[in-house]
Amino acid sequence: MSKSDFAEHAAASPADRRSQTLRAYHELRRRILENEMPAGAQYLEQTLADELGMSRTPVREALIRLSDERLVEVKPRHGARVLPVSVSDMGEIYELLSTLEAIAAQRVAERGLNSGQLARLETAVAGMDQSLDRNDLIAWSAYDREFHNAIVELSGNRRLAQVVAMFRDQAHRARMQTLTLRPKPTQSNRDHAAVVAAIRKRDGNTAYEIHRRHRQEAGRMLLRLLAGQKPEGL
Amino acid sequence: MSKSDFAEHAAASPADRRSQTLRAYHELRRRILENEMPAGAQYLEQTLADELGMSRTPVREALIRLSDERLVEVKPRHGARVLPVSVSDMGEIYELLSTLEAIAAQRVAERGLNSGQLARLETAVAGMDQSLDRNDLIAWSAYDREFHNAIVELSGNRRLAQVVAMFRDQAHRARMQTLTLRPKPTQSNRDHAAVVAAIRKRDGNTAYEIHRRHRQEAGRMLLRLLAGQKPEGL
DNA sequence: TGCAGCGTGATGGCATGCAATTACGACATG
DNA sequence: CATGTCGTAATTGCATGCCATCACGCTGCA
Repeated sequence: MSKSDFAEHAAASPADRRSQTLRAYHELRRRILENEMPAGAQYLEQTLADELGMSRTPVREALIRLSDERLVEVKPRHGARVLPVSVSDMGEIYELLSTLEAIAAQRVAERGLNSGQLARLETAVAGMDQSLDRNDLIAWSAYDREFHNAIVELSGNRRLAQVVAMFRDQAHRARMQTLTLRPKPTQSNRDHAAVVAAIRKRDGNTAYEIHRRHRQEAGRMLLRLLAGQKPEGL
Repeated sequence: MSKSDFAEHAAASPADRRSQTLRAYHELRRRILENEMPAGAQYLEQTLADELGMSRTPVREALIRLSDERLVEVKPRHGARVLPVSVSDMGEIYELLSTLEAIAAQRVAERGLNSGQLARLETAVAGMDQSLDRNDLIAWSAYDREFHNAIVELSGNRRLAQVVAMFRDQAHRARMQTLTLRPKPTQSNRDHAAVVAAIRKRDGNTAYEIHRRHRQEAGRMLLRLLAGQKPEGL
């Protein structure tokens, strides 16, 4: 798994078939998540348009979506400002993620998975184990992301997958900042394996409980790290 | 409480100070929720712009937001189509609402409310009781809406309030369609009172459980009614 | 009658134009 | 030096213009 694939199918092939608005949206989102556009920074519409090689119109349309997703804030005469994620923001986000993903895990367990779907989860779990052995936290976090994403996608509730993805994006930058500060996520790996086991056994309640606790723990850890060290991006 | 106040502060005063984009957004949203623009109907950008007395640009910007909220779907050569809400959509939505609102109720109970905040909940509960005595289901549903809205707003988690509001809007039309078909919501009123009582006692778990069951029941009822009678908007 | 190919008009994506608003600095005054 | 006022330039909100694309109907042929 590559370092990050927010580009998704966003790569700008010579003649990109997609609309300019979508290119702007994906590219700006990628830059924000990868911290090429850091929290707090402000950009005028015209500047972004020039950089992306398009006019202001598609940039404006992309910014509307990004601000609905709370990644930027559009201040009329100051340009679009990349929103920082405060400690209290992370509290809100993890409170929601821990419940929403747990529901997803429960549903997945109750519905049952076919072998291909199970394999998807197990590939992610295996990837995390190997990455951890190699001490490659970047790779580990990519697999972690894939695991959590797979759970909500396999839940079959498209709205659930959508809102979880949105909150996960909002939390992404803070997660990356604390990646090297936290202790080795060995407990995480154990949790994931336990969730997969519960899914195999079609034990919805166990899947729910483990996943929920897992996310709550991760959230608490993150809040502690953030509170301890971060100058709280203005 | 008026029949419905999706207009919120949307009323078009002679010289509306807000941007055209916001006016378009609020007005279109209102028309969709109140079924002035029925599910399945399609509208060209230019038509909407003419009707709203503005150019296509702010209409387009409003449509982006409305489509992110799943109220419309923009099909390139066919205009913006008001999305119908299928039975399976309602299943997705209620699965999420029942969890998210229950979490909100739990948090509210755990944090505790001051007297003004409690009064807000009790006003809504009292309004529902009175509306039910008068057999005024429209008023009842407005108070119901206010009660549920108050719970999530008082939870203090702004993201939670935001996504719940979005899903509630998505479900709104189907709810209104079944309003007259369902049995008198006396159990609902009892549930609400019980949630408030749990909040008073700062009993988070009880608030969670009652609210969750309450929403699940409402969802099941709705799905039954919709499955039984609705020609499933195309 | 059914279907395929073609032409035309409608439509939306995007660029550009324009004017109102406002941030900001210069300057004056206490 | 602090504070207030004014003028100007930058920026945005929105309107408009333009062109490629596509839907749809018409015609012709099987």
